[in-house]
Amino acid sequence: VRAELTREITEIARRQLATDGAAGLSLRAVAREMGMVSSAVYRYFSSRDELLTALIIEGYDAVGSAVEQAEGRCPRQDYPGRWLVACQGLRDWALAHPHEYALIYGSPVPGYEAPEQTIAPAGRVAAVLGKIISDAYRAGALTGPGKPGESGEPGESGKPEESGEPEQWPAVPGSFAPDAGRLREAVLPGVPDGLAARSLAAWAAVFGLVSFELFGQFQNVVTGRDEFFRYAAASLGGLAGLGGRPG
Amino acid sequence: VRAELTREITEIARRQLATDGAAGLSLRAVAREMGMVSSAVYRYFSSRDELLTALIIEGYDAVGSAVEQAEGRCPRQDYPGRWLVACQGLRDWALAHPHEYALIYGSPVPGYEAPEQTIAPAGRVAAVLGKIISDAYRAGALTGPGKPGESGEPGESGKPEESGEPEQWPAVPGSFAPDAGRLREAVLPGVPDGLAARSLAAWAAVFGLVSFELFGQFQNVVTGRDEFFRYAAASLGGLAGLGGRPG
DNA sequence: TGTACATCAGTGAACGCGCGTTCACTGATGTAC
DNA sequence: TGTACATCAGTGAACGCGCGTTCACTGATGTAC
Repeated sequence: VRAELTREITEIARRQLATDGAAGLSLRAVAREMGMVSSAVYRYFSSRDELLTALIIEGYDAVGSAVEQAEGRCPRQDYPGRWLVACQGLRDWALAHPHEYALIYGSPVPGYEAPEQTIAPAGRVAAVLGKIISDAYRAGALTGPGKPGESGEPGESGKPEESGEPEQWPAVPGSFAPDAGRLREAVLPGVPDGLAARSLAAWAAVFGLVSFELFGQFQNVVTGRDEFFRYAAASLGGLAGLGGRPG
Repeated sequence: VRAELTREITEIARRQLATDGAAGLSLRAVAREMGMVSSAVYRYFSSRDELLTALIIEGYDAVGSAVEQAEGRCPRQDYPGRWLVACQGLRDWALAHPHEYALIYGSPVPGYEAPEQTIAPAGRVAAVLGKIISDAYRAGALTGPGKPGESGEPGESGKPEESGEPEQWPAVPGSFAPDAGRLREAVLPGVPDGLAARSLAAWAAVFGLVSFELFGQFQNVVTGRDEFFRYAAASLGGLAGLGGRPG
């Protein structure tokens, strides 16, 4: 019973998010819609921030599972395809839940400090994209520089792993080495530093595409949004060596 | 006198943006800090939204001129260098003015509808980045496919201009043709459709990098932020054929 | 089976706060004759 | 030079609204003996 009511509160809060944005989320409004008196909500959430935190965690989980499901529908060996459908899963979810997307990937809510609880679910999308790249890398399926075995042990140092090839990418900065190490442990097992850096860039870049579209920067600029996103996401996959053609 | 007071009001409002965010911007608070009574502000701005609009326009102008100035300090023929310093100019401005950045490139302010006045200044950054690419293209300085003259008249149709080369990029969707036409008229004179699409993607991607950093998604992920951004921005430039090495 | 008690979800009133916007007004400045 | 008038920046009070949070409380439910 208690769990059910808690669920109902967050459900209503999520709906209000869609009309007023995160800054306008109000415990009193939620209580009103629940048919409760405002103080009763404090039985379930001890403050407005706690409710916000719950919404953020739910948001990360929702987008994470949407991306996981989309990506799961693609043959395991079609790495560019997996990248593309994962990106499309992200975009589709964002278009369907713009305010939840804004809550977790948009400007921070002023005065709200995200607690540590939100860190773990935030990693689910990154985990999916990372696994695609490291799977492809270990299968030797990446195009361009950075194939495994070509140049020493991957990822043990910051030295550029592209050394045998014509330099397609700039040299990865040495200061990225510890970050690359952490990424390898978390989401990009086995990939070398440069590829890790470009994967991270591609990851952020895909969110840039989605944010631009969602936040209105493509108004009067891009008309065929689905097709453009497909093209752009596939091109960004090329950054991480996933240079296949879409479709 | 009137102009001076108007300037002072927006100045104070801009400062308040930095502490409370766009949603918390309040005419009364501005008036308080001006030492005026709240209704007096209505002599200068007929509503809160009008003040917001002024701030948005100022923000676009500020970031636009910051990027223009940064880019102007680079030799005209060093196209990858111009791209990189333009991106760095954007990032530096964003780090120095995070709330103004969030106001114009972050989640939309709920209940606020951007009027047409804001469209023109919004294009300044895009104009700088676009000019770099089209300059480089016309000088034949782009790496990879898409050099001028290699395959027919650039940009007259949606057919893939890469046809003679090994296919590095996916085929640009035909639905992008009208968008590419508009981009050529505005910021990318002369470039073919595919390059226009990748340039647009790179543009959005760079903002993705900046937004991720600013909105906290790189916390506990990237430590050497300056160096990583340099690497990532340079790599993204590669999307548009600006494949030079940074530095 | 029946009574005493504890638990706890939800109530209702209140605190103190802030907001955007309107409106009749004061009073200084500048202009016209 | 002096008076009458218009302009308009800024005042002060008010309207009606919403917010987060606290607190003493009611009253139903379930448990222990």
